[in-house]
Amino acid sequence: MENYQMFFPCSDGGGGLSAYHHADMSSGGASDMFGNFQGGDMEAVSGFLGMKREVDGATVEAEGGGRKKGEKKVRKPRYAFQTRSQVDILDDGYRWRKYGQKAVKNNKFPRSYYRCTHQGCNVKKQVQRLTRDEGVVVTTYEGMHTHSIDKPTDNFEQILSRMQIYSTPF
DNA sequence: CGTCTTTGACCCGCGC
DNA sequence: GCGCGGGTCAAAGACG
Repeated sequence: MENYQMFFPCSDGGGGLSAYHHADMSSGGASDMFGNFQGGDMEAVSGFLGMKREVDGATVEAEGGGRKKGEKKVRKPRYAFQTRSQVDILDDGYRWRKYGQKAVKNNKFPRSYYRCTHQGCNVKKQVQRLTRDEGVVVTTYEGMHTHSIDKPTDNFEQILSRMQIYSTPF
């Protein structure tokens, strides 16, 4: 019910999407990947706080091959953006299935892992809430959708949100 | 009855 | 080699 508006750059090709380039999420590290933006500009809380793009080798594995032994570690592009919302579930129109939830070290809130329930569409997303700002939710998209939105009816909110995306100069 | 959440276990890379 | 931390699987339950 909150005026949560969803933004997702994966229209197709992710054309005009400039963001930070951050690539460090290893274990034992600082693990403060999100705190990174925080220190930068955590004041612009309106919808978009920051984005992160991580591109290292876009390889789309389109089957549930699973991780055997010689599975190459493909680094799919990731898009992370923070949203000011009360609820974690930012329904962007796609159907997600939650497949995991783990607690992060620096945050007291757990991180949720979602996956697009579409055959051949291995888009993943993870939602995390910041400890410092409970109202800030970080949504990290991984991969791009290869299908249309599964939502049967488009609410006005969605349409308006999209319009805002393309009309807001920011 | 089908779909999605929940939850613990498992896996894997990496640092020590 | 072991422990840690993060990511995923899969069985069972919840929910419509």
